[in-house]
Amino acid sequence: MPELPEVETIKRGLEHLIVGKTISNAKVLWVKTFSSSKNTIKQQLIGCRIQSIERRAKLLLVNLDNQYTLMFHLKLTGQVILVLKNQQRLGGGHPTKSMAANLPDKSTRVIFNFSDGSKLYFNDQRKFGWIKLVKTSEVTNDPLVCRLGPEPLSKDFTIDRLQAAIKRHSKLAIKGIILDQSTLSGIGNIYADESLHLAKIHPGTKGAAMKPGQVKALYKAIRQILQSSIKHGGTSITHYVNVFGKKGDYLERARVFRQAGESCRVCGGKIIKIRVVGRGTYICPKCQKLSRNK
DNA sequence: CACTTGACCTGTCCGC
DNA sequence: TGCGGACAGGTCAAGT
Repeated sequence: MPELPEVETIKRGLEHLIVGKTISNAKVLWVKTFSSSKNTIKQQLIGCRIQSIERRAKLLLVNLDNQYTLMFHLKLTGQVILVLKNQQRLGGGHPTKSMAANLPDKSTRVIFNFSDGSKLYFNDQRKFGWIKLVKTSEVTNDPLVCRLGPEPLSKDFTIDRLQAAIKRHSKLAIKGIILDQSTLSGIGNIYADESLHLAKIHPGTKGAAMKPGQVKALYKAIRQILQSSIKHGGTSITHYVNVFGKKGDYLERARVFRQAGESCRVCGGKIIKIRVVGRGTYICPKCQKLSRNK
């Protein structure tokens, strides 16, 4: 499930690989994934050059030279994979089977062709992801983008902001607060659990029970975890791959996520899976004790 | 009005 | 082996 670090990794990969390329065709294999009409695609997409790539929260923004932007949301299982013309040798290393050989496959939803013969595949097993073509100037007015809170790694995300959100949602479990994209943008289930473990906070702690020291610890933990994951190229759980189709390796060093039954690296206690705000949640019960009192 | 549930989907895993 | 059901989780819409 791509969250901020995964989308950031994809963005960095695409940036130096497809900027400058010209889109020569786009094939939509599943209409709901990219519902722009054939006419719109023909008029606003084909023949355009890719000018720059950005990321906002979990959104990937591909800016074209005609004042339009392709917005991608990968949701749970979306993948963006580039196959160069001489695909087998891409990256100069060993070909991996996800790299080229079998694309398109049954989860390919959209194919973008470039004039140099390379192709960008949007694969999405569960069809929750989507692509939209919008005017670049309208991106910030997009209903989803409008609601997004600050980027957690930017200066706009401060302890005070986090504290204010916690106060505003005092009855909600802290995990629910940090998953709320209007509080801070880009955190999903994995990094919520990872951050809370690093900060030694039980995910079910109500906002009202959060002590100032915990808020600070959580703030620092979120930033540290995200930075570390970006450094390692994101997490790989079944679906996430970078633009080469290669998996990230963050999960190999996940602290708690999907580690039920394993030992906590901090205290040696046994990691368990629980349910918080309706989501599967991993904690070390010894490190992350639930405090109900203020 | 705050909170919960359902919808969107497909693949995987578990129990019978 | 096969089948039904639960589960996975980002976001929005609908319901309580």
